Amino acid sequence: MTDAAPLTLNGTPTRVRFCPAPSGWLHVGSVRAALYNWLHARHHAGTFVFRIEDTDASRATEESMRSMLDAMLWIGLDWDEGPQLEVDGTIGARGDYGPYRQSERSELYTAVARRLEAAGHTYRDHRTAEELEAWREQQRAGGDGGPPVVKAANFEHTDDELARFATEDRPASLRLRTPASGATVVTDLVRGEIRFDWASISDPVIERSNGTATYPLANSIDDVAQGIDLICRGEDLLSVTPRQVLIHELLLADGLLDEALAEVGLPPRDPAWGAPRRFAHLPMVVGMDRKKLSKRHGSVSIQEFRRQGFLPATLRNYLALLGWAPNDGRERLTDAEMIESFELDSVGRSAAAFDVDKLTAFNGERIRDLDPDDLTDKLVPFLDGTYGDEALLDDPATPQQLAMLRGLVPLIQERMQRLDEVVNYAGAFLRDHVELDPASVAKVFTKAGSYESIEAAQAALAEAEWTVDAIEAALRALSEELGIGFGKVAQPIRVAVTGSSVSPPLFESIELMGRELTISRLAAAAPVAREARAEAL
RNA sequence: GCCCCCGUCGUCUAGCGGCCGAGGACGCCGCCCUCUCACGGCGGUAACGUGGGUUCAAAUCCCAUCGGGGGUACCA
Repeated sequence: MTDAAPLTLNGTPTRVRFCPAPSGWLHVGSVRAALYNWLHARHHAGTFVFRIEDTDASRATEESMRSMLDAMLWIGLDWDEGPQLEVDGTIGARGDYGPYRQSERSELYTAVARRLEAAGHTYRDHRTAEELEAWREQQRAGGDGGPPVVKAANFEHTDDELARFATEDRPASLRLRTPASGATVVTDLVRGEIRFDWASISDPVIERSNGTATYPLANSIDDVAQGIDLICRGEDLLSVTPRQVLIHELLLADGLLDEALAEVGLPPRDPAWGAPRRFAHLPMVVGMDRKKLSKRHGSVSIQEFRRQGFLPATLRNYLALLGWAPNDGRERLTDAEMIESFELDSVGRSAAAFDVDKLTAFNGERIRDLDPDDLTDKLVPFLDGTYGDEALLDDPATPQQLAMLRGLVPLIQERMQRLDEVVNYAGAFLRDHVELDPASVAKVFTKAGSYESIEAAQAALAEAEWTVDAIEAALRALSEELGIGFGKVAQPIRVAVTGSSVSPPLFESIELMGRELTISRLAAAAPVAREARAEAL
């Protein structure tokens, strides 16, 4: 820790949270927000809370919950409080201020809503969706030209209307009264002070007509109840901030939230906690076309990147750099280095484009840094059918297969950028037969000396000592013998043996494959080369 | 329409009044290495949106303008 203040102003360690809706997959933009929260918590020795915002219970299946947890575990952002995958496969929780799924806290939201209502901070809105839409249409187009701002002054029903709706048994949502005038200033760590005029902010619905809490209510309640002191989230939530700080204040006034907590039997707040006093709104993550990052741009969920063979450490490093840079300008950072130098107030303000090419380059570097045995282990799921469609390995892999893979890794490690590329190389080593790539055949076998090289190699390798050096010596001798450059003899042999004009280093590949396989492939390719050459003439 | 945010190479960024004839990284282009492809090494390409101020001095401060984005939901 450098100049990090380990404690917040009131003396308690910082508490931050990541609270996605459980759609099933994690968007890279969300992961970056999670990462920044995590880095902040770890840098300041605070607490990182993971909360699931499944207010809309219909979308929150057990399946999607599991997928979220799995993704968070994989990306490596460990949380101190939140849901937890138990050993028996069920979903439990850890932490003293749970539950950490909003679907399990609905009683609290109701208790708070009743208190806000009793205190006169709310009013009922009996309008139907159609009526609301019609009203907005009229406001937008309207002759009076006013913006569609919902305020108690122009929206609260008269007593007569209320009485009539009551007899009609018409459902109603609950709206929060926001100030009619004046302004509120939000202090944002990345943007500085931002001023909002209440006159242009609508009274939000905090409880739907079916009685469930909406995001502004549930999110605000949980942040205060769980002692979140810094709210770090996407810029898309910036405009919602004023009404949330208003709710925070209301919750703390007269112990309103504390009473509600006690009433429904949820854990009490730590008395030292206040309202979230700091905000950090992160710039959007966009595609290279500057539009909001979506499926049109390719992969957007962290799970997809996993299947494509990106390393979690690469994602953490790359995502950290999407909007932030350490003072010394380094880019390849370990977790410890990021935690050491990360500061939210040095996060940039403009939207960042997600550049897969750079991510891929970073990934290649990290793959090269891996211990070969470690890399071997990481490659297995890309070969046994776990991720890809075709399986080159049995599941589980045989010792012979693993030995072959282990031997292959040093040959391919420095030419991979993604783990899934292993399938491009491994086929020639793990399969009995190799398909000769037609393009390679057309390009290489048609050249002078191709079948001569292959046939000569067959003879030479039949007797060569089986070491890389001896194989190299035997093949280089062919070049002299045939009177052509070594490149001209190596390429046909490469195609014959690996099936492609692009492969790992030839001598090492041959050595790894073994004499039997090598000779049989040379034998099989020789007539193909003869034919290709004949046709070319 | 209204509210809010943003604006340095194609992209991520460094820069916080002179050290900037703007630095790094990815990409791209050359060259070297070389049995292919890579790795690696070396070199190059490329940016302060525009217009006004303030100042001896502006990428850095102010204003305007243009451009981009977010919000404007009984979604989160």
